[in-house]
Parts: sequence; structure tokens; C-alpha cells
Amino acid sequence: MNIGEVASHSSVSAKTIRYYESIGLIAPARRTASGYRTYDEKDVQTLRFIHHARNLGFSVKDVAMLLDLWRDQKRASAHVKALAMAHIAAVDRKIEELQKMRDTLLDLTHHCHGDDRPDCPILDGLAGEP
Amino acid sequence: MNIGEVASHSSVSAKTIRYYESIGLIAPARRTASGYRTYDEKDVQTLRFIHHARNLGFSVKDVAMLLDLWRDQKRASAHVKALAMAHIAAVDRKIEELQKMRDTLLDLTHHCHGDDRPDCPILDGLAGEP
DNA sequence: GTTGACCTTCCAGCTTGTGGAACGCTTATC
DNA sequence: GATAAGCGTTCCACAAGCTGGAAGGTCAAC
Repeated sequence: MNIGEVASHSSVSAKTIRYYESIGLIAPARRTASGYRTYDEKDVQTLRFIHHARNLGFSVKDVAMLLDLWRDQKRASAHVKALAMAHIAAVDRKIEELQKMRDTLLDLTHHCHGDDRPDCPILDGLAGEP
Repeated sequence: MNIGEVASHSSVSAKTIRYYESIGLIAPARRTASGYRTYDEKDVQTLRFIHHARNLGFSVKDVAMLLDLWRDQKRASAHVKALAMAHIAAVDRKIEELQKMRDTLLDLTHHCHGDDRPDCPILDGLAGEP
């Protein structure tokens, strides 16, 4: 398989596949005599794994660790679970942070007329002390 | 006021103030004969405004627009409100996205023993089709 | 005059790709 | 055999929003 084909089978763009290779997330691909990268079904599986993990918000570094664990037949599932739970905690913190922002923003906007007059509690809120 | 003092009064670091100046978010500061930047109380207010807006998740571009509106005595509050509501919508989308991630992650981790055995539904889930 | 705390500029790096230029390879068609 | 479309290649630059650090100038106190 050429890079384009593996890209369409894995939902990872050719550009991104090359990028992943450049940062060492995936091993350098075999090459044809003319320099084209070639891939097999196993590579597609790996890229799908990466795609799923990235979609769940794991960092590229985390994905590298998950890939190592995935390939390690002697792994302890506790190790994977710990990684996942740490990530969940980070996602939760992020959600909370965003919800606080949202609440404050809603509060400010609810007090703003939103007409053609200039007085605006949103700007006042941003300018104010708290 | 030197940059350090204005930094401590505004909760924006000296480094970041220089950065904001470099990207044009704030006007170039006046300088002393020896080249030190000097600031007044108005600059502190502006930096506080920026700090609050950034804390609410507004992009630097949005902050630039908000600053323009803040300084425009003839603004329509509707304009500000529209900006804020668009931002709230973006925050809501982000929260939803994170909650979906979280739900999937929780689902995967709940099925994982988390012991010293290798079988792991988390890795299976990442590898799987869906 | 010397120390230490400040200030200056500039360059590099963080993260995760994406866009584009310039050029080579493959395959089909004329 | 020539040519064109559609692949592939590399490399450089940019995105956001800072932060760290190096090398050096300034200011106030002792």
C-alpha cells in the first residue's frame, strides 16, 4: 500500500502519517526502489489505534505509551488503566474550567441589553476588579 | 511604572506584556531615556481587562476586538453581546466534545480489571473498529 | 565601585499538525 | 515516444500563546 491508500483506510492523512514518522511515533516505513513508502495491514491497524486514541484526547506522548503497552504481550492492564484514569482526570479538570468560564460568560451576557446603546455589563465585567 | 510593577499590578507577566506589545495587542509603551518601558494606571486597567478576557477563554483576536469596543464610546452593546454569545457557543461545543471523550473513556476503563494481567478492554477498544 | 535587582533584545521551543512550493514517479492515453 | 494527471518525495513556514534563557545595559543602595 502507498501512503495515500493507507491514509484513506486509517482516517489519518498522508501528511500526518509522515509527521508521525518524523517525530518517531511510528517506525520509518519501508520504501520502494523509487523511494515511495509502503505499508501493510498491520500499519493500518496501528494508525487506526493512534487515530482513536487521539480522538479521545490522549496526547501524542500518551499515545506512544499506549502503543508500547498495546504491543507488549506482558503488560499489566493496571498500567493502561492508570494512564486512562489520569487522562480522565485531566479531561474532567478541563471540563470544569470551561464550565466556570461558561457560567461567568452567561452571567455577564444575561445582564447585557444587546441593543444599540453603548452601556454594556460585559465590558464592565471585564474591566472590573473581580 | 516600570514593566515589573505594572506586571504585578495587572497579573500579566512582564514577558507577556512585551509579547502583547510585539503582536500589536497593546500599543508600544513610552520609553525612558535609557530605553525602559513606562506605564501608567490606564495601562494597568487595560492589562487587567485583557487578563480577565483571556481567563474567560477569549482568543487574543477576540480580545483585540473587545478592547476596541471597550474604548469606543459609541459602541452598540449588541456587538459585544454577539461576540460573547459566539464564544459561549464555542465553549459549549468544546465542553460537549470533552464530555463525549470522558464518557467513552469511563466506559472503557470500567471494563478494565486494572491488575497485573495483560488483557485490557481499553487497548482493545482503541484497536477496534468503532 | 560593586553588587543585585531590574531592564533590554533576540532566538528557540512548546504542541500537533497543515499548507504550499518544487520536484520526481507511475500510469494511461494519444 | 511524448505528455498529462495524479500520485509520491522533501523541506520550509505558519498556526496560538506564551515561556525560558542567553547576553548585555541600567539603576539604586551600600
